[in-house]
Amino acid sequence: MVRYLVTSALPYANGPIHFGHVVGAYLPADVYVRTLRMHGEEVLYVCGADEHGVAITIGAERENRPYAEYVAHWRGVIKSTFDRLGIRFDVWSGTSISPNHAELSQDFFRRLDIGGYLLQREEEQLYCTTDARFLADRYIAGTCPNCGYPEARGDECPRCAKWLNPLDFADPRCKVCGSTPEKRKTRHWYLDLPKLRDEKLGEWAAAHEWKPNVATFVANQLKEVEPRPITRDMHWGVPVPEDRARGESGKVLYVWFDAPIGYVSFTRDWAEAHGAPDDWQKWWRSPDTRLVHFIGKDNIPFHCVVFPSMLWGVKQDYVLPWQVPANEFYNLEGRKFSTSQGWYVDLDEFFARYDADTARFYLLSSSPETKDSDFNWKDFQSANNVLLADTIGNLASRVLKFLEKYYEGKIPAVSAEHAAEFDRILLTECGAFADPGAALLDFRFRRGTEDLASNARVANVFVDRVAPWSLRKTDPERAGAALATCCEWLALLAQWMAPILPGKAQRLWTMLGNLGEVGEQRWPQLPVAGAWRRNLSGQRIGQVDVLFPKIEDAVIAAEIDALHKRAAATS
RNA sequence: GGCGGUGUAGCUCAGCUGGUUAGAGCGUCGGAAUCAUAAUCCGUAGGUCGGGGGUUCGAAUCCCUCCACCGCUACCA
Repeated sequence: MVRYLVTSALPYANGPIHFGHVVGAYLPADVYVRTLRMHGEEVLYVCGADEHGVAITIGAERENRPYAEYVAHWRGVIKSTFDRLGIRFDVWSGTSISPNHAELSQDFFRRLDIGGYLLQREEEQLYCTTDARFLADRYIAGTCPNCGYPEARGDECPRCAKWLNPLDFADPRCKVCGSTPEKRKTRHWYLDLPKLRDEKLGEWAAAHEWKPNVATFVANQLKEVEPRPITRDMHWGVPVPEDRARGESGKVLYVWFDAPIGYVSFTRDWAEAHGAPDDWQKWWRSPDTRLVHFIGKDNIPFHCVVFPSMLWGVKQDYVLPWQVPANEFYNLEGRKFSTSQGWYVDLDEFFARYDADTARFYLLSSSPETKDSDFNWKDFQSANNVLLADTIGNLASRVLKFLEKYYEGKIPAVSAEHAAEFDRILLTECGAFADPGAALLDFRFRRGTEDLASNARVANVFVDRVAPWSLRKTDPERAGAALATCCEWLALLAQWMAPILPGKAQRLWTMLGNLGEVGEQRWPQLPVAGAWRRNLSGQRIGQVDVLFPKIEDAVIAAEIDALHKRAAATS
């Protein structure tokens, strides 16, 4: 039987995450996982922080904190954002704390080496004697040999956009301490991607059915792959295994190499925590597993080429990715999110004022599935007020308040005759409805949010058409049956809402007088006349309250104003 | 430079392998209704589907080219 192993890109423990990260790799994954579970599928959702790499050591040193403490801090901050958004992983760990991670990463290295997929090369790099470390390209400044710009970065000149080699700088400078680095020779291991491609990956990737935006990209990547360095001279990270070090010391695995292995090591952590240490194998080494990586587009090469190469190259029967839903980028009001430039949404303030479910809904409804898109405050307000409050929330209010007022808060009976009549009207004469789950399982999250609104609209049309407020005076039984039909529909709506709006779905569920968790319901089939009602008649409804409060214009205006003021203040 | 993406009604976007009068939501305007969070429902608005060329009986949908915007180019989605 098929099972789904879902991962979200490991967030780098070097700062807070913003809505761009959330909408790119985490929220859609969470919604996907919830949807799968309601469909009765077996799912494991894995994530954790990526905690190695130079950027982290520099960040920590700037703050004068031990590396471990520094990454623990950001690991916690990031996790709390996920918690507030209702993004629930089955495992959340970190590459520096996972008890399995170092050993497993070394195991990958060892097996790749033994298999002949690693190369060793000697090269010159710039070494900062003050900081006692080799410098990554981006931490070197100098005068651009191409255009003479004095503040060029080691990887690229910001003025002439020329791709640079920092060894070509006449006046290299360490961007961290300002001193002049010296050239030193060092030996490093490289992953032989061309060989891996020729033996397996090329064929696999060509045969694989990628999403359209990923397919061409992968094909091009494979054409041009080159061996890629997988070690670095530093002390923060997973050490190169001694038995393969060949006399080299002071080297760790490059962060990109160990990071994706985190998916596997965290799964092992999870298995051990559940008292079944071998369980991870079922997820990673069974052909029945569908491995789904949620990532942003910048991660496509890793997840479609590099990591699969590693997984295959160790010859341990690891599964290769089944789908890699990659999103484009998400901006804020037309500009890139940038903490340093004050162009961001403070998530603590955000969640103090707004509902997490509303955020989930809006983020998905505006998510960058086919092209870059924006978080836009006015659109956020509109999504809440128009789609959630007016269309969905008000539907619940108008129906349930009516029942409270005239039917003693009980869902009325429906005769077979009335059921047939109202099924016909609701299902064939009130507009189109769709199964949002189908869209969600197809990674079309935007579409899923649209379906939700459309489905609520169908019931609004139904209410208007049947007009129970006047019918009640002439035929209260029929009016009651119409309202009961609406309750049945609301119960469906609550289930449809559950993956995207888990909290609100649950409230609607209990408002209808249902017990238990809506998220634990079996995903409903698309309603068919005569076979879709749960038969809620006689059930006492719960307390009816406003499902989605509106957001006032002034509140949004203040947000936009604050954003611009903050940006102006930092520039 | 290389590679990729996008350009459809005021706004945000759907339109798979080409086929009757190009669609939805929001907004606008008019009307109906009054159960409801002044919510809902109905109708309306006429966009040369970025420009040009080509293939075809027929293209928003395929090909070429040009323009514009965006991204990636491999350690922060």
